[in-house]
Amino acid sequence: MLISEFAKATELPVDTIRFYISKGLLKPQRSAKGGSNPYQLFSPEDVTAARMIRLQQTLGYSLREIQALNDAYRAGESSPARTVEILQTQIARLEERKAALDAALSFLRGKVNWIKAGKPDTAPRLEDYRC
Amino acid sequence: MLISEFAKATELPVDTIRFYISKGLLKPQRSAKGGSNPYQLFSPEDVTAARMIRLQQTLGYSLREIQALNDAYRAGESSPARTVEILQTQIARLEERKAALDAALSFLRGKVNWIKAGKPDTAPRLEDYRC
DNA sequence: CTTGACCATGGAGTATGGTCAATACTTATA
DNA sequence: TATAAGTATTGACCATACTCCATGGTCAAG
Repeated sequence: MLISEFAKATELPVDTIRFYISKGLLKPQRSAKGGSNPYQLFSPEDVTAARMIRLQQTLGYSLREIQALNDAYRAGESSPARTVEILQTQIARLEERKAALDAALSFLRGKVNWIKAGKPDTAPRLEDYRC
Repeated sequence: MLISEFAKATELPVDTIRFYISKGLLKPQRSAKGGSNPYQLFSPEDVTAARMIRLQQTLGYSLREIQALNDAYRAGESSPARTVEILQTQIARLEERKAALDAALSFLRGKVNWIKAGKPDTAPRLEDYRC
């Protein structure tokens, strides 16, 4: 399929697809057509690859990491043990972020309670926010 | 104090301080000294303001939001009820992020279990990662 | 009064993940 | 065959949060 059809299949903007190609995340074939600048031909596997990229993004990987991960995978540098290792590294990263988020949340909740209970008719001052 | 002392007091790089000033997040006074380009003079309140900014960043606010928040605060557009409202909005935002993080984490953990239990001697394929 | 340390400004560069626009070529349709 | 629609490439631009650099002015010590 051509890029516009691929865009519909993946629900990605054409510009984003071209951006991914420029970054080496997608590597469609080139058709014989198109003279100079031959057209890019996308396969169903490319659709799968694009969905994989979006999934990996939701899993917290950067495009750079996704490229490295998928290139290594395509090169056959992959095994169940290695995959588990990679996944657990990411689990640890996300848990760190979650802990930071939890700390922020408990701070914010503490402030809400402090304001509600403390001095309800005094505007809180900057100083009240100190850690 | 001058900017280098302020940098030590806040543990912020001088460049970052200048960046914050350029964005209107810090508004130090100008000394009479310095001819054209008078020197910037920082007060203890500026140190507090800088710490406040860093705290707000850890609470998930962008610099743009911090500026709006603090400008409104300085303008006296602040009340306990409004502050609670703002804090609760941020709590809701962070909870959304946390939910996304939790979804990613359970996906990753599920994959780890799937690989460990499933077909231990088969390299996982791209297709196995689909949602 | 010179030298070095410190200060200010403006603009460029970095990283991330796109988004848009200009130009030029090709293909399909009428 | 002319015209519209689709395609490729290049490079600019957006937002976020810095970081670095070149230039030039200023201040304090010797």
